[in-house]
Amino acid sequence: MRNREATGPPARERLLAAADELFYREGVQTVGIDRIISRAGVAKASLYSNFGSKEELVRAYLESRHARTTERISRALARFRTPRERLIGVFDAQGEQFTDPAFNGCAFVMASAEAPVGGAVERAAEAYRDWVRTLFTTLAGEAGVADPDALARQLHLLYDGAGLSARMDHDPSAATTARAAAAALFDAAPKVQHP
Amino acid sequence: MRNREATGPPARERLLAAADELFYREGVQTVGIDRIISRAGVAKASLYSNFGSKEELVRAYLESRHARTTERISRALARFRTPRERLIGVFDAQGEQFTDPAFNGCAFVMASAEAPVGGAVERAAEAYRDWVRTLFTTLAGEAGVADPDALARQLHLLYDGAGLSARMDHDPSAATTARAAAAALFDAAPKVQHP
DNA sequence: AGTAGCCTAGACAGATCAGTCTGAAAGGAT
DNA sequence: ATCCTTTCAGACTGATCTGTCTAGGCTACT
Repeated sequence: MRNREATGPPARERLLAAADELFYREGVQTVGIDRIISRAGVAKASLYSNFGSKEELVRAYLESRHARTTERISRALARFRTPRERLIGVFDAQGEQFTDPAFNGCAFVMASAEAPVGGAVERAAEAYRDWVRTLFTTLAGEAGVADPDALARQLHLLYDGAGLSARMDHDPSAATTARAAAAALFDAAPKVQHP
Repeated sequence: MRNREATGPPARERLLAAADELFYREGVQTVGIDRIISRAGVAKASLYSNFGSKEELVRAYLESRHARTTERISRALARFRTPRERLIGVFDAQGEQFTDPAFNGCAFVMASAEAPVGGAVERAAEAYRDWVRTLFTTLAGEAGVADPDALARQLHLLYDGAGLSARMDHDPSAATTARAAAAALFDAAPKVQHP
């Protein structure tokens, strides 16, 4: 085995880190293989022995984004006590992302806009969107909403719109706007009769 | 002057039509010059004598999208009588777009995701977003909302989210979801005291 | 008839892209 | 000491991209 303490993380991890930074900042189509390997400090052959193709590297990049985002939101929601706070707290967790100077919109939206239809990017975006939708639906149900799916769809629109506005308008306060709208929608939504 | 009845529209218009179709369906970065001129049936020199560069063609494409969208929405809103119907009717007009089989998301969002920052695409997107925001603000004010800007920001999130969801989830009903949420937000918003 | 203004077809240049391949260096295992 | 795996650096291929240029054709007006 190679001495990893002297040379740092193995090539695969350095490639993923470089891809995460460059793909997210400049786009998966714009950034070429040469930029990635130069940033990662590895040889081109290492990229292709580890990932096989650029599309597979993009897929791995989106998968790591998915895992990190779901973990971050889940951890942030654990702070809240009531179901209502957790439901609305999704937008607080989102807002913390917007203040990151590296924020550049939803990675799945951005990648999807560049990728061809029916590819790995589209499947990764679907998986992420399913997770968000299910999260809102579950939280709405736990908060006693009579039609959790209908409210979840509305909140998902706010979630998407906030991510888009934060990027395109350079306005991190989109999260607080979405949060206020989400609170109003939740409070106006019919609840199940309490036993 | 050239005989336009025999040869059809001049090269500039045919180029814009081809750009509108191909850029919107496949992306401004993916579609190359050769695809455009082949689709338009013109020579490459005609493209560069009319537009000067690809970026300028992209700019003209987005400008025509902007003009058509604003005109379509304005025309659709003229059908409604009350200010409340006009405010919520924006999402009806949006929903009619979603049922178009050629619909592929907001052209400005898609182009912005592919274009470099600080370019003509970003400026075109800003102009369009300003128009949408101003439209919502004006309609909210006419409908007696006490804080028209705050409600307009919320409705803009729904508008963006609906366009995104309609594309990424292949779900045209995002417009009706947004419409219902918009109605709930409007009805819950404080109004100015009526004279 | 002649001229001016668009137009077409396509070669060409220069850059960049994804992906393959060669050859060498370095450390662990046998 | 020798093999084996991983890695490195970079040349190379073939395709594609934007943009320029040449050469000639068609139409309208004078």
